[in-house]
Amino acid sequence: MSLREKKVAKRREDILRSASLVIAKRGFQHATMEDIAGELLMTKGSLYYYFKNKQDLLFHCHNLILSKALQMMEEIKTEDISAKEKVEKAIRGHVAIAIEEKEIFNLIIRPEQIFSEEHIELIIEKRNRYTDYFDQFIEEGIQNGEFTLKQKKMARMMILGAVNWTQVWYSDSGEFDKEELQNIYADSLTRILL
Amino acid sequence: MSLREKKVAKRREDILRSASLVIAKRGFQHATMEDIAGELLMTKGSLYYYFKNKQDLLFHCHNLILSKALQMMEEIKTEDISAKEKVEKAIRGHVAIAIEEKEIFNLIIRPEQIFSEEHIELIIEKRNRYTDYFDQFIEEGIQNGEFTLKQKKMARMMILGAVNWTQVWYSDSGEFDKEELQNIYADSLTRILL
Amino acid sequence: MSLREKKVAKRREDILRSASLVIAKRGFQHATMEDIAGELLMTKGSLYYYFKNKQDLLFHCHNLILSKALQMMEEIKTEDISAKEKVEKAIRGHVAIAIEEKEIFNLIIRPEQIFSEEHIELIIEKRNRYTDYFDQFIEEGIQNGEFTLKQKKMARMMILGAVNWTQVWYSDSGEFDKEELQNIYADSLTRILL
Amino acid sequence: MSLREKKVAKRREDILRSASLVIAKRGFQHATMEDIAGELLMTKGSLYYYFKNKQDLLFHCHNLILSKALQMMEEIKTEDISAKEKVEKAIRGHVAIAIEEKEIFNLIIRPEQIFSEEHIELIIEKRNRYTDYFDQFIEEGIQNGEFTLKQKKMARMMILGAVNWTQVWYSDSGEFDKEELQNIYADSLTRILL
DNA sequence: TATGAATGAGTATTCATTCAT
DNA sequence: GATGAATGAATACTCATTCAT
Repeated sequence: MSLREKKVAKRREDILRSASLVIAKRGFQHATMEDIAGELLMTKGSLYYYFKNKQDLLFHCHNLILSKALQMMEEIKTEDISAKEKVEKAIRGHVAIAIEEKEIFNLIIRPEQIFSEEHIELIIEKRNRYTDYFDQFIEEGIQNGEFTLKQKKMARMMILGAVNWTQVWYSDSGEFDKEELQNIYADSLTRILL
Repeated sequence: MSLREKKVAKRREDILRSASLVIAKRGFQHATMEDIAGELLMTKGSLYYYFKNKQDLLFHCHNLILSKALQMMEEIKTEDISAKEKVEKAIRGHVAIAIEEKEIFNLIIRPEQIFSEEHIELIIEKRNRYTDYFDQFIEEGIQNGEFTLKQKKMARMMILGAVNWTQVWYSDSGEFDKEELQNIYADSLTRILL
Repeated sequence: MSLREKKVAKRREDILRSASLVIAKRGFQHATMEDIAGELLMTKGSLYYYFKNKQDLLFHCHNLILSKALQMMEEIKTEDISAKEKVEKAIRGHVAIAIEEKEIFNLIIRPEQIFSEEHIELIIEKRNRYTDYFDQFIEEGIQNGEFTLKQKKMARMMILGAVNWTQVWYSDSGEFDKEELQNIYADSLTRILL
Repeated sequence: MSLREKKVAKRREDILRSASLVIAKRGFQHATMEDIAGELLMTKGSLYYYFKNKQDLLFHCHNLILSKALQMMEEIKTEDISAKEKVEKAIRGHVAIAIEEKEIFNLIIRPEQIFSEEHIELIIEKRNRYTDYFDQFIEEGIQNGEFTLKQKKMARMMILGAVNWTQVWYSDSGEFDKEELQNIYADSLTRILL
């Protein structure tokens, strides 16, 4: 990557970060390109140098976080720990992302309403890869007798649903901090699997 | 209520039902008043005879379902059954509403981004009353030794989060029907409380 | 006129009075048919039984006052008093109408912006008849040596302009009452003619 | 002011001028943003780049002329001439504005029906400053014996009313030109003060 | 006569997007 | 690379008017 390309890549990331912030505050539909540009002391027009359009901008916000989440799962997978520990780690990681990237995370809920087909496919594909990891960990636990549940897919959905919900109500200033949350969730939700 | 008033009330409900459908498909911001009217073979203008504006229309969609949910909880509360059974019943009821009223239910997630202050207060109040019932059932179970968990509030949030998530992925044509879902959820999620 | 016709005529007058009030408060464009009906505890639709449309309603408000004004001038004309006294009487009368019928009077200022051609002709014609009386009184005064001014038409315009302006600022609760105003105007404005 | 700022200021003035024309022809309520833009071969949307909304646009039309009028009065005040001459000059100036800026002037009549509170205050304040100058000139004439009238405030109102009325009937093609009007008004209306 | 309900034409406003400079 | 300016499609909302009952 040339120096120029690096600079552009850096600028794109700045924009994504700014966009995430604004979108989080106002919601995707309400966040105007002007708002997003304003946060960075840029002007509307300039955004179009870095991103094709608003949807494209959003897609890259989205993609950023999905990649991060996937990477986490890949790492967990290779670790030499029990299935239960893997699930717990995955839950902890998911909680962390849900809280730390609250803004963008929230977009992931209903991508269908926002993205065009060309984008949606890629998102769905990555999303599926992500949940597949979860399913693998659970399957592994069932195989070696750690877990006894019947409804694997449902269990995974309950677990992810419970965690996803966090970003609806979580606030930094609230009564729980991230670590507490991670502990409680990891502990409570794995019970569903036993 | 006079005959006329009944007729109006009926018409308003029809509109709410139609609006729910369209909003569910397109999302609140994308659903135009014309779309909603079109579904009922009405014209835009007529909607304004029944509702002050788009937000007011949405608010009443919202309110309809909240009232229904609250009523359910009130009934459960008075029944002479164990705390665990109450929680299970509440979960089943919540699942039913999440599925049957999928469209509107989904709006409840982030009312703050949509409603004006005058509306938001009422919604929050009702919402709190609803979750309070849940907390009461859990508390009851702790008092009489049925449950042993420490984090009451968190547990309730995990349970509701898991169920709320259903409407994100559930479809009538999918592999699970409502009864199965209710059974699995009631069974799995109460484990968190034990 | 049959009893029925009398009743209708009465109702029409009621409506005109109510309309005047509302129009005065909100301005013609802002006053809705609903506002006007509301003032009379009627409904929108009923107004259309008495008047063809909003403009027609306005036209009759307008006409009412013009007729009243014309009648006044006709009476003054036949009186056996000096030209100066006639002008003074006309000014007093004009002041009275401007104040008492403040609401509708104000519409007379720019009828062209509001009325359709069929109405405008009749209004202009009546209006001209009204100002002609004024001109006649002034002419009479010039003929018999009471007045000495050159610009007859301009003088009349200044006088009427000054009086017409009253309704822009006059309020019942203000520092002047009607009689004072009539005295001051009659006294001051005739000086223009001497 | 930078070149860019000058350009913008110029464009804003162009728009105000165009808006005045259209508003004069159609009246404020009937003049659509599209009409106004059309006159300048712009599109609706572009107007919003320069002015916040329709009312804001109107306010600036209004303000432009008020500032002009005030400036005139300030200059007259400092001149070393008799009070009568000052009043005459003020009348001539007011006539000139009423005729030359006929379109906008006409809006000043009833600002209350059009402007929001934030704007109305500023307008009323400027308007009062304007009439205060008039009152000062009259007071000055009374102090030094040039004038003998009792009702100062009323006199000022009659004078301004008479002149304001001009724009209701005046047209460039009519029988009087501006100079004649100024002469006749200045001459006739000061008689009220003597 | 009166009215409840429906209609639809009209309008201000927003905002993503474009493009010349 | 950046931006100021312009655009136009989209959309919520208003209100005079109609008409069946």
